[in-house]
Order: sequence, then C-alpha cells, then structure tokens
Amino acid sequence: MASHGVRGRSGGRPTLEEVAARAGVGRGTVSRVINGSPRVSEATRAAVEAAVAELGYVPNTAARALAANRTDAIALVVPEPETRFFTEPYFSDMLRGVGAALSDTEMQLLLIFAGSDRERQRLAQYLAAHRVDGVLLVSVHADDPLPDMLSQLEIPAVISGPRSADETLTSVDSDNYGGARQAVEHLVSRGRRTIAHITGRLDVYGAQRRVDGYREALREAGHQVDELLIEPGDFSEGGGRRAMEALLERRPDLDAVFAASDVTAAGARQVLREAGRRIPDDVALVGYDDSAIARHMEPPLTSVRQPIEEMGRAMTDLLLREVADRRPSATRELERRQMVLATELVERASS
Amino acid sequence: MASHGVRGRSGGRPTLEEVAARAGVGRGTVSRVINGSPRVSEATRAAVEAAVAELGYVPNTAARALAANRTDAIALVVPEPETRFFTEPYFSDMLRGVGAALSDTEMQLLLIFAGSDRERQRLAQYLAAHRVDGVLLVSVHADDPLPDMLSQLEIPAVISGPRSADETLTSVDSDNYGGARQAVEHLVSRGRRTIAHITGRLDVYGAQRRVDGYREALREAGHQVDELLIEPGDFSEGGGRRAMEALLERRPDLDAVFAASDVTAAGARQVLREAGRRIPDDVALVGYDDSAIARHMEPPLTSVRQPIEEMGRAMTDLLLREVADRRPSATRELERRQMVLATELVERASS
DNA sequence: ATCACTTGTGGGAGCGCTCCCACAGTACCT
DNA sequence: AGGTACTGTGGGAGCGCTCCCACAAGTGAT
Repeated sequence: MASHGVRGRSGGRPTLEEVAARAGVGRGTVSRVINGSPRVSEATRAAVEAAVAELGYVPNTAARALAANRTDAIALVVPEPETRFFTEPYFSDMLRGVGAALSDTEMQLLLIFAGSDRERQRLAQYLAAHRVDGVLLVSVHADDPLPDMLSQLEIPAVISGPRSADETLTSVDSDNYGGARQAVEHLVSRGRRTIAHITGRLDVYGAQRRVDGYREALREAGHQVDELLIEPGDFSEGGGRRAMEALLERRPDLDAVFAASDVTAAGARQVLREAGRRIPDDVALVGYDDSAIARHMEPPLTSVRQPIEEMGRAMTDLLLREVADRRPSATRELERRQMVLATELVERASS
Repeated sequence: MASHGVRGRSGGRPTLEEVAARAGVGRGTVSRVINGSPRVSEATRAAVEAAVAELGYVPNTAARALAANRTDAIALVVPEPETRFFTEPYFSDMLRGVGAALSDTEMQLLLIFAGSDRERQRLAQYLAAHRVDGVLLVSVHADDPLPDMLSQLEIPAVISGPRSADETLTSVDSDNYGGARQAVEHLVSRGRRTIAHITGRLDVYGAQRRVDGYREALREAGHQVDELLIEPGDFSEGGGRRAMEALLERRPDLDAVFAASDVTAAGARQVLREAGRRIPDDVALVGYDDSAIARHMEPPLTSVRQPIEEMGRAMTDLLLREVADRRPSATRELERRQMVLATELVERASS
C-alpha cells in the first residue's frame, strides 16, 4: 500500500482533525464545540473557536449527514400543475416566508417538483432514501397519496391547507371561513341584498370553508341563503366567466358577487361588463387573494388578503419543531397542531 | 416498550453491501452497475439489477457525496430584494423551467436566499463548503461580488442576464435588444411618430440593451432619436409614474410610450389617464414581460414576452454540462457560452 | 482513606459509498 | 511458447464526520 495519498490534495478544505491538531485538542472535543455541546470548558472552547476561525473551517455536510443520519435539509414539495391554480404571487410569497424562517437555522431548502408521474416517483425515492429531514406540502388535494406516504415513512411533514376538518398532519391555513365572512359582511354593510358566490374547486377544503363562511355571514345578517346564488367555479378565469353567466341567467337581480379568487373575479367582471352591468354601481365585486390582478383591475378589486408569507414562515417553524422532536433525546410533544392565520379585507373601488 | 425496538439497523434501508451479497457479487460491481459503468457483463448487470429491485435499494446520497466529493445538487441563488423588481410570475416561471430541466437527472435543486447580509454570509459558507456542484444566479447587479467569488472558488455557475457585454460567466438572456426593437417597430408600423421610452434600472445590463434596441429601431425607421423622449425608470410602478410625468411635461406631443416593464407601463397609464390621454387613441402603450398585469390592464397591454421558462431550462442545461465537464475524465470544453433567446411581441388593445 | 459521582476529554469504530489496484480469465498477437 | 492487451471482477482504503466508551481529574459524602 504505497501510492494512494494523492486523492486528498493538501490545499483543500480543513477537516475536523486539522482543527483539532491546531487547537491542541482531540477530534471529539472539536465536534462538541461545533455542535454547541455544553460539556466543554470555556478555555477549550475558546481555543477551538480560534482554530476554526484561523483555518476557516466549515463542516462537511456530507460527512455529517452520513455519520449522524440526518440531512439538515427540508423539502418543499410543489405539485406543479396545481400551482397554476394559485394566484400568481402565491408561490414566491410562500417561498419568502419559508426562506425567512430558515435563515436563522442551518437548514437548507430543497425544492421538489411533483407534477408529472415520473417526478412523483422520484419523490417517493427521495423520501424513502430519507434525503430530507422533513417535508413542507403545499396545496394538496383530498385524494393525494403523498400525505399518507409521509406518515407511513414517519417523516415529519406540515401541510398548507388541511385536506379536511380532521386533518391528521400538522397544518397551517389561512382563515378561509373568516375571510369569506369578512367579504360578505362588507358587502352587506354596503347595502347589498342579493349576494352571489362563485366558489373555488370544491375538492379543495379551503374552498368549502369559504362557502361555509359565505353562508354563515348571510344568515347572521338575517338574509336567506339562496342556493341559486351559489355557483361552483374552479379558481380559474374561465370558470369565473362560466359561473357568472349562469348566475346572471338564474338571478339577473343580483347586486353583488363574492368570488373565491381574484382570477375568478376577473372572469366574472368580463361577463358583467358584457352584460352592461357597471361595477360597483350595479354589481359590487369582491375577490380573494389580493393579487396583482386585484390592484390593476378596472376598477381595482376589493379582495381578501391571505398572509401567505406568514403561512410559509409558520409552516417552516412547525416543521423544524417536529424535526427537532424526532431527534434522539427530546420528549415528544405529539400534540396535533392546526394553525389558522387571520385574513384581511382590502377595500378598493369594486365594492 | 415491547414493540418499540426498531434500532434502525436490521429493519433499515439496504446498503450496497447487502445488494452485493444478494446478487452474489462484490461491492465494486454493484457500484458499477448503479453508476452505469459499461465495464460490467450483461449477466452480472441483470443479476445486480434484480437484487436492487428485490431489496428496494436506494443509494445513500450522503455516503456517495462524501466518497465521491460531489453533491448531485445545484443551487438557485435568489437575491430576494431584487426579485421584487421582477414581474410577478418571473420567479415561478423560471423555477418551472429549472425543474423541467432537472427532472431528467438525479440532480437536486437547492434554493438559497441571499437577500440579507446574514444570508449572504451563509451563502459564502455553503459555497466554500462546496455544498453544491453548481450555481444558478438570477438577476445579478453589476457590482455584485457573488459572480467573482464563484469564479474564484471554481464553482460552475450560470447567470441569467449577463452583467455586461463581456460577461465572463456562462450566461443566458432573452434578447432585450431585439425585444425593444420589436416593440418600437410595432409602434412605428402603427403610424406612431413620437415614441417615448421609459427605461428600466440602467445598472441592469438588460435595461441598457432595451434602450439600445429602442434607439436602433427608431434610426432604422428613419426617425431622429430625441434624447428628451428617453426617461429613466426603475422597473417599478412609481418609477413609471414619475417618468411619465416628466415626459408629458417635456414632450406633450408624444403619441406612444414603450415602457421597460409592464409594471412601469401601469404607472405610466395612470398618469396618462389623469392627463386625459386616451389609450391607444391618443397615446399607444407597450410594456415588457407580458405579465398578468398586461392581460388584465384596461385596455389590455401590448407587451414583449420573454421566454422565461425556457431561460430557466437553458440555464440549467448549460450548468449541468459545465458540472459534467468538471468531473474527472471529460475533455473540458471551456468555450464561453452566451445564450440569447428570442422574445415575442404580444399585441393587445393598448397599441 | 474509600467510594461514588461529575466534568472534561481523547480517540476507536463505524456510517455507506467511490476509487483504484490487483488479478483471473480470455484473446490475439509475435 | 511467451508476450501484450484487453475485460470483468473483488475488495482494501479512505472520504470527514458523530457516537460513545474509556478514562483522568476533581468534588464531595461516607
């Protein structure tokens, strides 16, 4: 055994071992300092930290992951096709929140697209391979097998938008029920009497909750809930058009529309205009999401704002906590967590 | 705690060694099969693949990274604050392209935010730690130290939007020059004579190129280039307002405006409307980006579409090629690559 | 003085891969 | 016959960490 040594290249990055030599301590001690163990004397800690600084030591993630069996990374799983249904800034806002929550930690963010079947399969492999410590799941449909798969693999996961009222995974959501109520209460307070609702895709739990909120707000205001005023949409512009056409036909006397998304509202607005209805004079219009479209619509659209960035942050915080709980040591908390964040009505000229 | 005792060991994931035993071959051979080496006989390969399938073997990334000194991951670095200047869907479109290009490979995508100073510092650490095999850089300003740092560390990198005409890094860009020409030629062909330009941030190379394209198109059409018709903006709505006000004051006779972004155009439109100018009757308006805002503006905005998703894909492809070139073996190509993708004018009612 | 702790520390034994050397077997030259 | 050149294969060494056991030294109670 003579010739190998060339691989390591001496000008490379310093290792734990080198730091230890420099500080005049053992490898284990350096490791303890790096990982913030309390079982190190002050003097030793200082010496090690000096050596780390001098050598510009940065731990090797791969080695750490291999030895400790953790990755220090979480994944954000993006079911791409669905994402299109979201308002434009949704994605980047969410990401901003996740990034913010992560910036205080050593955790890295992996982005995994799970749109196509092949990508789904790859995802399953990643998860089986425990390539990440936890998973953030965005916009999952009721029949998606992913959440159950995660539970089975015992991988910590947080979902945005629970799939149902009794979601088993930790979840973060905005208050769809309350947001819808805000919208309808606002319309009622503006004197509107015949308020229609164009729903979102009803296989999305949040869309159902918005319908619930719509109903409840009307009831509380003493209005009768007329089922003819509720028309299913799908969050899309085309869906908004179709729904609006149906509504105008059924209830030409309506004087307000609450749409389950801004994009839907945009579709509805086109149809209203074509029908010669003025906004807000004849028909008041309220959207949901407070996206760029709302600000630039003609007239600017009153809309329910969801705190998407905060949702991203909250999801990440919860996930990190779960990951930490899973580590050796750690009294498991195991409480089911369902966080709901408040929405805000942004009033503009359309209502 | 009877049923609790899963120590990870025996029930855990299969290793190379176990696959080797199962297939009746050596560790090295399995490794060769996994990595697609041609130096394996057909029979052996089949046996190993069978064993892999039976055991559900998935390679351990951390171990591989440690042994092979590569990570099989690339990073997309997002200088968050700047991102706000981009049109809303920019980010998710880009991501879609990157994801698509990656979905054929084993590569993973790491998202790194480099907005705050602390995040920047962390980024520097990551890079020094070679936590990724390559880096995708989005929307970098001329004075950003990041690109040079990457060159110094010899980390493959691809930049979107070169910083100058003689960018040293591999870059992918849309044809800002050509896009601006398309916009201006269109306005000229519509009979407009006095065409103003609200620029983007001029420390962004692409914004400069748009000015160049604007100038050249006018010259070619036989128009005089009037410097009073060029007003600097900053891609923002407020910038668009301010610039439009200045332009109306200086050249109240203008009959067309080419804005360097849709958001800028939205700002300009407000001012034009306040000044009683009708669009497109009195003043034609053309934006840039073809964002959601353009589609929903009143009237809908003619705009230059950039193939952002394709840019993401192209950047990723180029980066993967560079990473591959860096691996042992591989005749380095080392040709400087500057890819420029064509834009497309989307004509709407504003012009 | 003994024992039983506690605190701090060093270093062996892996983690699961890739790399590369050694070498058997075969083929095709001289 | 020997030489040379492949192809295919096995397995040792080592990547840079963490984990944990061993152990020295100090502290206090008996």
